[in-house]
Amino acid sequence: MRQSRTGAGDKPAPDHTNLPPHDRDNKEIAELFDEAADLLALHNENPFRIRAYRNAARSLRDLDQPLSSLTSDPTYKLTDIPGIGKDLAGKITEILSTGEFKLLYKLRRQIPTGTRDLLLVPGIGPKKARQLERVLGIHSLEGLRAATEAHQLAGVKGFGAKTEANILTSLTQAEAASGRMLLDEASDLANRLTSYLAPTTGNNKFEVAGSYRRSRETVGDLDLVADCDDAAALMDRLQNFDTAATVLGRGATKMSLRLASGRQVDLRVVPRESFGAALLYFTGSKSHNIELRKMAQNLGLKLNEYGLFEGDIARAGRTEEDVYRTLGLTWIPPELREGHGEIELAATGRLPQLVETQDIRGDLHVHTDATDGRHSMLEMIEAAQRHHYEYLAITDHSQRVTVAKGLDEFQLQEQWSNINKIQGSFPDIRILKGVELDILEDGALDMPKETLKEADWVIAAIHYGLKQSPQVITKRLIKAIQSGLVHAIAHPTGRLIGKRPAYDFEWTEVCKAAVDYGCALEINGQPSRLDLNEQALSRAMNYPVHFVVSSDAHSMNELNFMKFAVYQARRGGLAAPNILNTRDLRLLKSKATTS
DNA sequence: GCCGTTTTCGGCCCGACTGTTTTCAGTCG
Repeated sequence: MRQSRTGAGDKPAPDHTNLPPHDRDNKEIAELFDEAADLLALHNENPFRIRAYRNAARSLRDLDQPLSSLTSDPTYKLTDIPGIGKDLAGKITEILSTGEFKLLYKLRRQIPTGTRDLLLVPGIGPKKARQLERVLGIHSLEGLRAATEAHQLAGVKGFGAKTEANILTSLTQAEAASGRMLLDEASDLANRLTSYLAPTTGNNKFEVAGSYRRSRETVGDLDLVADCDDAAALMDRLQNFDTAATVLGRGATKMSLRLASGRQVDLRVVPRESFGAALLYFTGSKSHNIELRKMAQNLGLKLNEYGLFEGDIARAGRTEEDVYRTLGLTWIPPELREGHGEIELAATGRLPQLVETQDIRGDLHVHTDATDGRHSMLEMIEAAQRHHYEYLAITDHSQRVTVAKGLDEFQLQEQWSNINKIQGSFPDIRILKGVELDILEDGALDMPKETLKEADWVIAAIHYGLKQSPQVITKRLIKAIQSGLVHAIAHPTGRLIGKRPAYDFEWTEVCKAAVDYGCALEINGQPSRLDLNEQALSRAMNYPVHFVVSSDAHSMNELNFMKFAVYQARRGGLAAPNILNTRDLRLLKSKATTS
């Protein structure tokens, strides 16, 4: 279970927080719109009005520029944002200029604080939440648990014994799953499920769809799509994947399972001629699907998970390619299916040729047991060879990062001299003498310049002073870049997904400096980092800046994290030429190619 | 509340499954 939104139990929340004008960022305003949508739903409002607020919230989250900066431009119209009309534009202006949102405050006064939290429980929607609030006075998750355990729910109109039991299960099991999965966990689970089900799926088509297939940064649950002659047999087998799993639902073609870990798995079985349409549908995203369906409508067709239909006649459905082609589109890679303009690009043949994992020729950010890695340099090199890399940069931490046993200049030089000695034993892979160099709080480098000049590859990063102002961080990054000794900036925003927010800086200035000095920006494949994210990539792509994709491996197995960095690059629309380590070693350093 | 080559009204994506009810509303994806 996610944490209660109020975190205050039954205590009434203040009407509003008095933030000064302009202090609300896009995400906060989007959250206010989502809250308004939830409260309107609890009021049983017009569903299309509710949807308008949700669409607007999504649009605002997708914007890559702060609303406050857009509104300061007199030529900019808020109504140019998709899903924002005259009314919602007025509400955004109200929030930005006065810090208030009168409609929302009115709604908050009408519905007890905490009732909205009930919507977090699977199986409880706006109708049931309102019913519980009105009849039993429940307006918090704690209250819901107490009433459920006291069997007060069964008997309320619309609730029975089963619903009550299901709610109790949801409350308990959802608490076990702490939020969404990071990509490595999702990937492991997807692989285990795929091989476990293989004997039953056999030669039939089977795919893990959903946000996992779109390589989102985090995955909520796994959506499986199968074409199978014997759906019941497949469901039986899935049910036995985890003996402690709970079946949340099972019909003729659809089954939902909650594993003991709290993770949910949904299976959908469709006829072979529908597999492509079903895969498309269950891959999403929701907004991508909605756009496709509207497109189908405009062509006098209907798109659902069984196919693309003209009346009762199926025009496509066996493969995704068929469906897209019949709609007049080229096939769109799942990573781009977010409703961010990819359909228009596909319609006009302008989709980027996305980078592939096999384009990557080397890893430029790995650690060894000399600092905080788990395996020796030799083991890491041998593992990199199994990835058929042409080059590998050993980039252990510099001294400032004491928790990771960072190396001083003498230790680093000793490591490099070792590399010189062993290079002869590895004729197929070039070992680059590298370092992950700390950028100190004042922008100075954590290693003498003379030492750095001997390095083949320097990747610099901020590890301390993450809470400095954007202006100070900007200066630090630019100072490091202008040293001319840094080849790339590692995990450029410092975020840890779900744990630590990104620090902000002046993108324009940093990107310009990066271009001028031939310094690349890293896309880090650690599942908790995936830094840069989609918005950051979209910003950086406005400049002819180069990127590197890295695993930041701290063990042999983590070299596999490279694929997550590639997926992230794909989500940002990057092609191989945007990425330095798709190149031959001689062309690696962007300094050499841009100057 | 948004939107428009069907443009200022009348649409708005579509279907499976559950539980409670007695033919379907609510929820979910």
